[in-house]
Amino acid sequence: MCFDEIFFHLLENDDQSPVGADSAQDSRMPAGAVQNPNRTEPPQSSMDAKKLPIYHQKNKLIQAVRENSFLIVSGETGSGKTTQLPQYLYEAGFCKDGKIGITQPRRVAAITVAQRVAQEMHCSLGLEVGYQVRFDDFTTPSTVVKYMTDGCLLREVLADPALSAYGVIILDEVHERSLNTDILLGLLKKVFSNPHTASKGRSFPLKVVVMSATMETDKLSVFLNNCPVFTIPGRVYPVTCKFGQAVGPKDLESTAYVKEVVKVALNVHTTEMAGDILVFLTGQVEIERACDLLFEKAECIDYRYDVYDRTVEGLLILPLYGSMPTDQQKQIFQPPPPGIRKCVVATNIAATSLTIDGIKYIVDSGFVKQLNHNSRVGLDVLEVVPISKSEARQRAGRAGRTSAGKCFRIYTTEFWEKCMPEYTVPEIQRSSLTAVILTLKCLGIHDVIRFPYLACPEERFILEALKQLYQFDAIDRRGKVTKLGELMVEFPLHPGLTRALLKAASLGCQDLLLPVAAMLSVENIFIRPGQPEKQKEADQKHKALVAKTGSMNDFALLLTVFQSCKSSDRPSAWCKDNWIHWRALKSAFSVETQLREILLRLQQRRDFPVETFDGNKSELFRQCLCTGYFTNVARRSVGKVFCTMDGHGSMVHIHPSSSLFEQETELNWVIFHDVMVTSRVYIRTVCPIRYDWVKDLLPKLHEVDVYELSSVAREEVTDDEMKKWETKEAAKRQQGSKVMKKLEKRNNEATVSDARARYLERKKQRQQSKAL
DNA sequence: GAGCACTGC
Repeated sequence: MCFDEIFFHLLENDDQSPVGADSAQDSRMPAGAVQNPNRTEPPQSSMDAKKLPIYHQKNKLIQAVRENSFLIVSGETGSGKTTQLPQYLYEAGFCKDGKIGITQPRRVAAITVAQRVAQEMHCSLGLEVGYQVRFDDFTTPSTVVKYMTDGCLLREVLADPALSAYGVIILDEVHERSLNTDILLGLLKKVFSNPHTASKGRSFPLKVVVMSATMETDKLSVFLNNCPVFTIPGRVYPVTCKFGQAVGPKDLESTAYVKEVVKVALNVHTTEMAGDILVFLTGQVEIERACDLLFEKAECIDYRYDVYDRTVEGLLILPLYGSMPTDQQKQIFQPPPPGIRKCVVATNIAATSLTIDGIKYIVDSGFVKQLNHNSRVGLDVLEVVPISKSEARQRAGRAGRTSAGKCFRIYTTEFWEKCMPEYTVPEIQRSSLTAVILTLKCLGIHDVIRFPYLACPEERFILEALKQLYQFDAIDRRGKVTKLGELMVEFPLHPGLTRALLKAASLGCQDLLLPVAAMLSVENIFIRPGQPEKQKEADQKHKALVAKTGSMNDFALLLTVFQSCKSSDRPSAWCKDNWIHWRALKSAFSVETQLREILLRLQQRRDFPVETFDGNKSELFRQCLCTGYFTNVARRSVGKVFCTMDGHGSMVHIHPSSSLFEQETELNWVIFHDVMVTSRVYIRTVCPIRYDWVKDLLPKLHEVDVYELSSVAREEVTDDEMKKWETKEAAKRQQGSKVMKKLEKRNNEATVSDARARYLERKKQRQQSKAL
């Protein structure tokens, strides 16, 4: 390895890898993030910095920032843009008037890059160079170069729309198209590319630099009023890609690719030179199955005859996914013993969030699990979909970070052409926009439909968000933010949950809701292992917790878990004993503290609502939940089948993990936190309610016509028009309850006929199997 | 009678 290569090797983790976070950082690491314990980053000398591709462009780059209020910098990973550009601007005196703020989509990146730059600038972290991420603010008044997550900057915009503390804003990794980065981009364009609004609240102009790797920079430039594009050459090793024969367009619906992936990985192992393998699959279950298969097959290899490279004497198979225990994840980074080839079978987590050294071969399944919002049924659905071509290129690129590599795609070129889109659909076009729209409204952006989105979400997504905000009393019928809405926007939670929390706070019972809100905004806390025996044990422990709760209510169960663990002497041991994710619960504790602080701050405001309530505690708790979840009400139709009352009338089942699953009582009305679509449509985290509690709220679900909302959303409405609209609305509200009754009836009929159809189907099947 | 990719405030 020549000097240049060694040097290059050191540089290669400038962008995303969680390198350099020392172990003291551990407690602050996000759930699911892993550090690489084997890589310590030496401080980079100024000589090294001069070797970066970006160095040769230094003066031109500074000049370009000086001359333009908007600038696009395009450069591949390894060009040094993330670490160097802020330093250049600092040296050139750009922080004279304000800070340089650099956003990242991921917290690990924000933290590690800040550490790295502090080293390079020879200052302690938090002085000139600092970072801010949720739960972790490493800045001081003397911080002038500030790395942060995009979400953090969005929060800052809410407090100070003119961003008066900043001289330069750099949006990094724009090509990843994270929801927050897209919104920030639109905001910066709207406010700072218009001379009338750009200077409002500021004494000097703001510089905006947008950094992107592979995105179509032409499109980006047009979006930013034809601003100039500055291109920096990158340095990556070549990766040769081979297509397979296994997955073609007709395999879109099936999931038979696990076997093929295993076959290809084994083939690489036996026919290719030494070097580690990284396999991309979609989820935990698949990964475990693939690992089992691989292990089974690898045991049969005779290393005297079967392997092409005689230095290879074994295969080490390692699974990798986000919810895996952290110590197990750390194994991934250990170099394999001499003569052993490492094969990591991972989810998409290995595509951007962490980097594994020594990967020379990629096996790409061509699929990814993606959360998509379906506005037709108003649900978020987690589904397996083909990756985009750009994503496939990124996966391949993981083999070319330290030397030339090879990528084996199990799908055909036909699949590539016909099934894989050029780019991944941006997050903003496949997310529920309720929280985002509220943020925009609070920033005074009334016309949320004609907001300059880099990629426009479908109009019905926006309308659906407006409708929900109206239902939660966050906006009024004119689309203006209410006092309640202004309170709601402060919380980093789903608006429905915030609504329930604020109701509880106004009744003085926030202690019941705060832990629940926290628990619902972290990953699933109940562990259910794969082995049947352990599964039984876990189920029993969880049932004991239900018994301790004293009522069949999944929300209350969350409260029990939270409180029991918190009051335990040894919380982590308590979790282990009760099959609860300690890591997830720990982050729930942090979230609860943060929510409590926000609430306290707001309660000091004079306009914080105060109400009274007489009734018992369990009812109080559930009624608070109803104010936030009346959009998620379901009524029992037949047996264990419920139907939603949101107008879609979807048939749903209580998920077997719910404490209500085995319940055979008379409960007929429930609210639920979320929906999961697998073999059936399941509702999870369920709570029984009384119809009385939602009776007055339900008509609201049918009162608003989204298309009329759209006209209100578009423009300021005159008083005259508003009056007309309000008269119409009043009539509709009356109709609301009629619609409800009709819906109930229709749902009921649908359910019965549906159930009957399935009964007949089963009967037919039974007869057929008998005949056989 | 069962399975949640990954981020983020």
